[in-house]
Amino acid sequence: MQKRVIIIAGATCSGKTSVALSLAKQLGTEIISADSRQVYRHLDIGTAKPDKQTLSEIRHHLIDFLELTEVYDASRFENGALEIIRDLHAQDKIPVVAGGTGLYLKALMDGIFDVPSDEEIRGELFTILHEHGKEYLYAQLRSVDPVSAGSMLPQNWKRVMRALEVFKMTGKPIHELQKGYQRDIDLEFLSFQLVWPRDILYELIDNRVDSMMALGLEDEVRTLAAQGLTPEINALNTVGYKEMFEYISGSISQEEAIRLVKRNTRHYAKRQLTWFRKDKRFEEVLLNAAIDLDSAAQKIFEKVNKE
RNA sequence: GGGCAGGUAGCUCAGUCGGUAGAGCAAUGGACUGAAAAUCCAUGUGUCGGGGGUUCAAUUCCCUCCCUGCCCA
Repeated sequence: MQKRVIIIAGATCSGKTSVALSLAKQLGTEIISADSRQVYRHLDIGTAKPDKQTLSEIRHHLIDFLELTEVYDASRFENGALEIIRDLHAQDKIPVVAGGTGLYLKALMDGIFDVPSDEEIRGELFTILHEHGKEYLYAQLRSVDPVSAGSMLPQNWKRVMRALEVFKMTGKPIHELQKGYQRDIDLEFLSFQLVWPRDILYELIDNRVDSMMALGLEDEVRTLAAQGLTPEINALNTVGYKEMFEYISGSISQEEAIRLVKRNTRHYAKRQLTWFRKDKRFEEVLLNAAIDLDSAAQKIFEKVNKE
């Protein structure tokens, strides 16, 4: 029999943390976070990491365990999560995965072909990008892997770069590896996404940004800046941080920074919605002002029990 | 009360020497298998403040009214 894993997805601010918490309490289990930024230590307020109280009530995994300079990716997430899932299943617990990083959840559900990124090759590609530009990089990909190149645009240099990297390492086009990859796994995923009316979600976002400021986001970022860290490192190329860095360096006002954090968070939420909407495996749990998160959690609990 | 400057997309504004209009931002839709809170793509019909006049034709010119801002009383 397949072992079950519950996934709670949704846009930022949709209440995943709280739903996952009450679900985990009812099920007597633990939570695995699927969030590419909450993995880092020192990013607390700006990533809306669950507070100490919450973390002490229910054990959370894959959260708050990396230094900012460490590199993390979808594959590491997949392997880390699978390990914890095995562990929890061994204790007869149904793992609850909660998070908004679509790619990580996809890696967990479908697996991801095993071609790690290579620092040296990536460095070379960066040099090409800086010296010759995106078009040149794209032309290189087109000459070795026209099919993959056809599915991307020169402007999207990150995707072009990865496709080239994969080709250089394996001699195979990335689209073939994708198509050919299949992972045998004995898990059944029960996936849900929390969906709010758009205007309410945006209000929740505005309110959360205001409360982040009240909680001391500025100090959190100042502490990082004082250590010489900048949004150059990926962990800090993050909504809520990059804008505050600009404010701290004096290039924009605090008011403007707050405005931009709110706007960029909305943009981010929108991208998440696009991602999860497309993946029909995520059952929609509709929310509105009249439905509290506990009853949403209850609904999910009942569905899980029925199956 | 008088003078001046304005009233054009959700916002800030441009423009039409008369042929029903376009930028930025916002917003919306989308792509995305090892950086993904990243990276990238697409989408602009709106009584051109109301009414009247001139004209084949008015958002554009004229009159009038309303509204906003500034200045003078």
